[in-house]
Amino acid sequence: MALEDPILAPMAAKLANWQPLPAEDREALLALPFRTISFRPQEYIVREGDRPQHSCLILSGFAFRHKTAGNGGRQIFSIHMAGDLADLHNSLLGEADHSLQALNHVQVAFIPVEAIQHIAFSRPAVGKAMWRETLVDASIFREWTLNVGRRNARTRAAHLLCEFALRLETAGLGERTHYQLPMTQEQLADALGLTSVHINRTLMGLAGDGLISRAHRSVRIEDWAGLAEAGDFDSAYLHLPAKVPHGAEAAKAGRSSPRQ
Amino acid sequence: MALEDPILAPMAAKLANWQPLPAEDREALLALPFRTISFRPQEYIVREGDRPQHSCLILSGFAFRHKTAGNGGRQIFSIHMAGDLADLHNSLLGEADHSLQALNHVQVAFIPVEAIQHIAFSRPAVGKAMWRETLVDASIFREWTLNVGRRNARTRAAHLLCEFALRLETAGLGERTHYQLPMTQEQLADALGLTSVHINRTLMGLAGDGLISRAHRSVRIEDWAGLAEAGDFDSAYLHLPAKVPHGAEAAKAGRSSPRQ
DNA sequence: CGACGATTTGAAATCAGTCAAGAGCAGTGG
DNA sequence: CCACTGCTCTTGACTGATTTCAAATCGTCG
Repeated sequence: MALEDPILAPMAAKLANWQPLPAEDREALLALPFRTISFRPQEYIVREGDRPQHSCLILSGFAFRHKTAGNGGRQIFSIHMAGDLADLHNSLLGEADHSLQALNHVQVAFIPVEAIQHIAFSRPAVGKAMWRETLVDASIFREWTLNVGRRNARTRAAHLLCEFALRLETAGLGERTHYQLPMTQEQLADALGLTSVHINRTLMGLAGDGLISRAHRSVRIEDWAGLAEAGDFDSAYLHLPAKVPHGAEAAKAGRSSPRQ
Repeated sequence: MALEDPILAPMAAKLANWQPLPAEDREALLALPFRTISFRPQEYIVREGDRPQHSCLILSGFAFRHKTAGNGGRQIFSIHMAGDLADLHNSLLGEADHSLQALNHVQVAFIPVEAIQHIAFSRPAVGKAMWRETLVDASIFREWTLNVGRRNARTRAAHLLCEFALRLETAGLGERTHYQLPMTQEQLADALGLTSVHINRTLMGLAGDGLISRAHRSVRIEDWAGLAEAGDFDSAYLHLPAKVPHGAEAAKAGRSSPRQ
């Protein structure tokens, strides 16, 4: 439908992070066919097992990917925001191996997979950018695995807060030091492999130490360097384009052994 | 160097799993330039922070990806075997965000990244296959996150044993029921977010229950269905092409709460 | 104002970690 | 062929971070 609509602009902007896009390619991206759909909080956008025919671009709001284990435990893999192609993984693989769910009120542009594949292989810059988008997602998955597998509750929580801050800032959706975190503590727990009870105590600990302050769902980072240090946060894994200075470049050393 | 060498054949075979490859494309793949290098056990193939100019294809032996947290804890993200393009993620992103290390004696073919990128965008079938290879890697990362975040020690260990069995079998490198697991228990621990002491007890538990038997580093799966059930294992995330029947398709239900 | 979901708090239970020592095994060199 | 060396694997006892269970408080929305 929409041909020269700027609706897809956030996607073009994000993709240009990964790979410079010639004006023509950008035009072509903006001209991709799509259909806009709104989702209410907690609604499923894609369900594990689906065979999505469309890739979905978040236009506004937040969504998260997750999967449920046989024992009922849920693991959240990533949080997505405006400009993210949040389901290239599922749509390109054919069968969805995880679900995508709305966190709050979300607007999504559904783009046919064939259109995505066509533009990716007819315009190498676009293809590279999209491929990289999926690779950066994968890098974030790895970091989250490390987070959940080898860091204690406090470190995990601080790490997530830093990541979210930086990604929001990069996407131009907020400030690094002060933002709305649209997740319940239970969802936070599912992202960090903890229980909501423990997340609660952990957040209070971070606040008690003056690293953050909270009011309802808004977070203020009072001491970025301190929080990055507490969160063992080094933004390299986000592969951000510009040289934003951030993170606690902690010395890496030592043998294997977990959760400090 | 080698032009019509069949050395790259395992790569072509693996890629064909993800996307049918016309004969021409297969030829072109086999004709990619490469350099072969051997690594001894524990040697680093790529180090976090490197800027790899080559993508590496495992020709023989096993390698693993990992990253170290600030507290010294190491998390292993995946195990790779012959035919795997084990470092597309790092090489395509420019800067390595994790390391690739030899598990045992490993032979690797280094293929220049530009050659990879060129063939990927000049031959869409190859490009799709490679893209999918990276997407399946990502799917495995997600499953490991779930494993580490939401499953208990026994389930995690059983899950890993099932995955390895199935991947070996699919790659034509061994049998699902009986194989060499070339990892120390410490490495196993780092893959599962546990300590080597606990892995040891866990493996003995699985053996004690008759699900597996072990001798040195060889594993025999005595009861596939039982192990898959114990490991909450559903192979969907591997996106295997053929319909090999496997896994315990456990009912997914319930709310969030961890590690049964 | 009432109700429901989310957050907070407390106390008890447990899985997994820590520390430490011993046993097994493979390779080396005499 | 055997002692020596250095890992890796096992085992035991104890500790501790996180979970569980349960109840109270808070906040928001109709």
